[in-house]
Amino acid sequence: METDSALSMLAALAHPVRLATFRLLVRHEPEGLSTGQLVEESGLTQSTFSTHLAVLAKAGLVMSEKRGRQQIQRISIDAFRDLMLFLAKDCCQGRPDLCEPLLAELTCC
Amino acid sequence: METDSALSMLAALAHPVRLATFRLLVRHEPEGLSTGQLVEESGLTQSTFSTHLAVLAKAGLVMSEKRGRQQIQRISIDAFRDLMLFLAKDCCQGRPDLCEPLLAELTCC
DNA sequence: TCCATACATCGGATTTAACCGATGCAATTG
DNA sequence: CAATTGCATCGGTTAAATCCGATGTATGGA
Repeated sequence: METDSALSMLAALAHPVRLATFRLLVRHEPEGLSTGQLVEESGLTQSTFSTHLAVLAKAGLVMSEKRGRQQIQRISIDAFRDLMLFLAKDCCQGRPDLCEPLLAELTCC
Repeated sequence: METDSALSMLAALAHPVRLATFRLLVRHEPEGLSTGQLVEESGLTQSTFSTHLAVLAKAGLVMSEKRGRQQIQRISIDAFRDLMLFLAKDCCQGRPDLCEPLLAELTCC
């Protein structure tokens, strides 16, 4: 994974509404949620939320599919996994010894 | 870990210079690097870089210690691990099945 | 065909981030 | 004690993000 891609994912998640949206979508795999349902949860205007969703989509963290006149949103677990791997490699390749305690806690969760 | 803390870490890493700085510091554990050395690597002004460093420090990702008149910067591996756990829990607690392939790739790296 | 629904996009106002030069301050050096 | 070094902070400019109301564009239903 390229650095630019990781940067846009990090920026996408670095906003309270977008992070909450992402976490909500994780809990709604694999059915997804419509944009309208997400707007309600967000408490923001429809237009404002739509731009937030576009940020997540552009970063590749969320993908959408049209169903009727609704737009169903789902997370891209592959993109998220790539981001996690990118971050983990900062430890593993830089300092393998630093990575072990991290993995130890991850595997038990 | 609280959401606010994760958000500030994500925002701190969502900048090319700060992400590069973080990754560089990982590779220089546990000795660390002085602010001056990091400024050189960054290619930015000393004052501009200093504010970037402050963002990383405020997020808890970097800690510093005074040595003579230099300020030695080191990553906080604990903070980084907490961030990784926070992100992983989005998958694990939301969808344990989504977490397994992620962990599988992480452990082999 | 006409209207309502679901969502995206445009235009514009406000806030925040990024960047720099200049200055301030503490610690080492001469 | 004076000069220098290493870094933080201030003031100000420019660019980008955030937010909203209004408008555009499909799709489904009456």
